[in-house]
Amino acid sequence: MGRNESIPAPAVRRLSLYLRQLEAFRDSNLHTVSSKQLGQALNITDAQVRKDLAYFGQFGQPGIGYGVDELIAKLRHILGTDQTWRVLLAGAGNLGRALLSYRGFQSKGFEVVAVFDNDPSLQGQPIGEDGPVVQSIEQLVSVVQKENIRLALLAVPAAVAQSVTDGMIGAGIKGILNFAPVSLLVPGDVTVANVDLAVHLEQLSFSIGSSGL
Amino acid sequence: MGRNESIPAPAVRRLSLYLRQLEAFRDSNLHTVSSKQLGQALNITDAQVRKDLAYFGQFGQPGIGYGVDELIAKLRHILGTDQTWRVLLAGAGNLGRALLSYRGFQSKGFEVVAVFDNDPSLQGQPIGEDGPVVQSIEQLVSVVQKENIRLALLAVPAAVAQSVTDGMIGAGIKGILNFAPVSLLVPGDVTVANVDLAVHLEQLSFSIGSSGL
DNA sequence: CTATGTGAACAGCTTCACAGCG
DNA sequence: CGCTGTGAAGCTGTTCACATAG
Repeated sequence: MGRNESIPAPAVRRLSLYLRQLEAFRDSNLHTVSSKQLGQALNITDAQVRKDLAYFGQFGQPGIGYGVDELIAKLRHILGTDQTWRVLLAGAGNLGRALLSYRGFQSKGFEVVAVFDNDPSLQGQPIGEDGPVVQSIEQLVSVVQKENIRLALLAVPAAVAQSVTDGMIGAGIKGILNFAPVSLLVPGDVTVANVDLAVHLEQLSFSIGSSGL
Repeated sequence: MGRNESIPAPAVRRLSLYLRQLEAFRDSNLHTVSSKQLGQALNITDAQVRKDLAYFGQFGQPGIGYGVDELIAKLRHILGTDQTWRVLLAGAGNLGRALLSYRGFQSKGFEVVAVFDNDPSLQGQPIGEDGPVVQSIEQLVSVVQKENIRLALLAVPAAVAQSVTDGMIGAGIKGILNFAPVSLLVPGDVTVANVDLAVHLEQLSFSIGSSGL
């Protein structure tokens, strides 16, 4: 348990956005950036940017701004993505396969090293070109422990999401990116991030519905 | 522009969760539910549940609770999903095709009625069994206006996301579910919801990294 | 003169606690 | 009694404004 009791969750969320924008700036050969520039690109006030960064240290130079490369390295370290995370995927349906073929993971420091699915017709075969071989969910516990995996992508049907979750947590998983449309109940030392298309669409429906016609 | 200046965005987000949980309760033949029951299933305090619902009206009966079917209907109406939204999909790559095959949209009141992609080898062909035929992005403006579409799924590469967005907004799109890893800049009357896997994974990495080892 | 870092003021969201209804 | 609806209190996050450094 951490010494970061007091850091707002929204600030951590924005750190990811800063990192991404800084990488874009770097690719445009920009070497120094101010909180104002960074904020403008992301629709965030400059004060917010400075306060967010200040939670983690003093990275800037008054009168100058922030060194792009330096700040990228600091943010990666803070977020823990200066190492590569070994990740498992539970569920090899349409969504699971789309996730596997998503190139973005690799470059951001996440590697899918194991895939599980209860469908016997998928087991034993690799996904895509040379992806991991699909294993049965019974093997999950031993693989997680042997490979020391702590992060999971959950792309199984809603009906089995909680039970698969329970199994993964028993095996030692500490973070779950949940694509199933259910609210998972987990112990306090496990973190869940939800990607819920229906929820997002309903937000959009609400905000359009009550502004326009 | 609306009379809902004062409704917290987090409350609207939770409305979607309440709706989903209520549908699960209904499927278990439960007809009445208290704020406490609803909250427990979602890890939300009972006071929060009551306050959220109270922003929109008085739906409960003291001493009894809330009628499940009734509340479902009310929430659907509030969220605007008691009608079906006609949605377009921009980008027919891996992710776009996975989105199209996702069954969840239909039942929640969203129907993908048009698909656009700049890759000529995809154009003119239907996606999947009898999905919509892929059209070129040049046709987007006329289709949006003819079909009166106001919601879009954006699943194009990051490099073209902003320019495709600008085109969609010019055509009249008011809500965008953005899967590209960039922060879209849009006018005030357009709403964007971001689904960003890297951001979510970095959150998980951060929270695991700073608690466990 | 420019831009950071930060206490202090402010705003927004959540929790508390209770009056009132069934 | 049980449970809702809601002012008031409490807390968390954001914005302001300025002292300070380059």
